[in-house]
Amino acid sequence: MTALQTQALDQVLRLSQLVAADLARFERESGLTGPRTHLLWVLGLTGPSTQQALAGALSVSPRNVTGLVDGLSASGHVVREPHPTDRRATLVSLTETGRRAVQELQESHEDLAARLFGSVPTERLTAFLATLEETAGTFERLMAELS
Amino acid sequence: MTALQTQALDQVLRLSQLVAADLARFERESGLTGPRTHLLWVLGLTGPSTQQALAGALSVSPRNVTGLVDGLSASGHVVREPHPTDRRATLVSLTETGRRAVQELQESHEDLAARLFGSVPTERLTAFLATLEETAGTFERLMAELS
DNA sequence: TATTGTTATACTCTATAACTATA
DNA sequence: TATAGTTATAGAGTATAACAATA
Repeated sequence: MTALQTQALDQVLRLSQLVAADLARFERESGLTGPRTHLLWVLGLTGPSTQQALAGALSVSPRNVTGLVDGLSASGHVVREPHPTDRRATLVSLTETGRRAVQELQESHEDLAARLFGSVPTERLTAFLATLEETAGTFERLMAELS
Repeated sequence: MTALQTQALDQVLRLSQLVAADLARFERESGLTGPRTHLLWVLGLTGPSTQQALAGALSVSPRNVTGLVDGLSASGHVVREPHPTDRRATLVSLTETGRRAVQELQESHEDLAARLFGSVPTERLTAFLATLEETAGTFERLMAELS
């Protein structure tokens, strides 16, 4: 007999697998890898960034970012540009191709959400969202504890 | 203005990050890697398996399983044994150490669920679960579509 | 002195293809 | 002939440490 709490978390994980599958489809179709897609996504959120900043945002070593940017640069998704004030640093920016990839991913994500929850009545969905938002405080505490 | 459906899916993803963080903590503390932990988990669910079966369950090449089992064997989490009827095959089983690792992971998962949803009233949680289970049909259809 | 990014080196995960032993 | 697992080879992601250029 599994506790209600565990059942709830398992259902949440089930949905996250769906998102992961959609992400895998995107990567397969675009020829991008997981880590490179992650970097593109972060770059879309933050705008042009130094490799140090990207290393921090991705929780990865600076050396690793060099490799990821090398690959994304070769595929035409990002460009390295000189930092305007610090000559040690480089700014990594999305190209038009990179921007399009991020936008496709965003649209695919929204499309998935619409199809998954589309048939759930608004009141039900609002209550669902409220329950999740109620856990926000606990969430923050647990995340800090796990770092 | 983001749609309610997208907000809901984003909240779900937020929780899955918590589970991922807990998994990362487990891996850090146990010295296991993600793919090796995944193999241990599957082995815990299915019992002793051939490497072919593991390759299928993990959606990974047979060659890859060879490497994962090599590592887990060296760390004492699994053992290779001769298959009782097919001399081409080997059966991979959990050792006592491996079993303990799987159990710790299971307990950590349940503990996380209890702490995350512990303060949510039962009626709220039941409604939450019902909403998620309502999407089961759509979930299956979408998963099939993405394969 | 400290920081940014790269070169050097090494390990894990991943794949395909060829090979061995067995079915 | 087909299947189970391994060896051979290759590429991506990851890390730490040493180094060059710049702050």
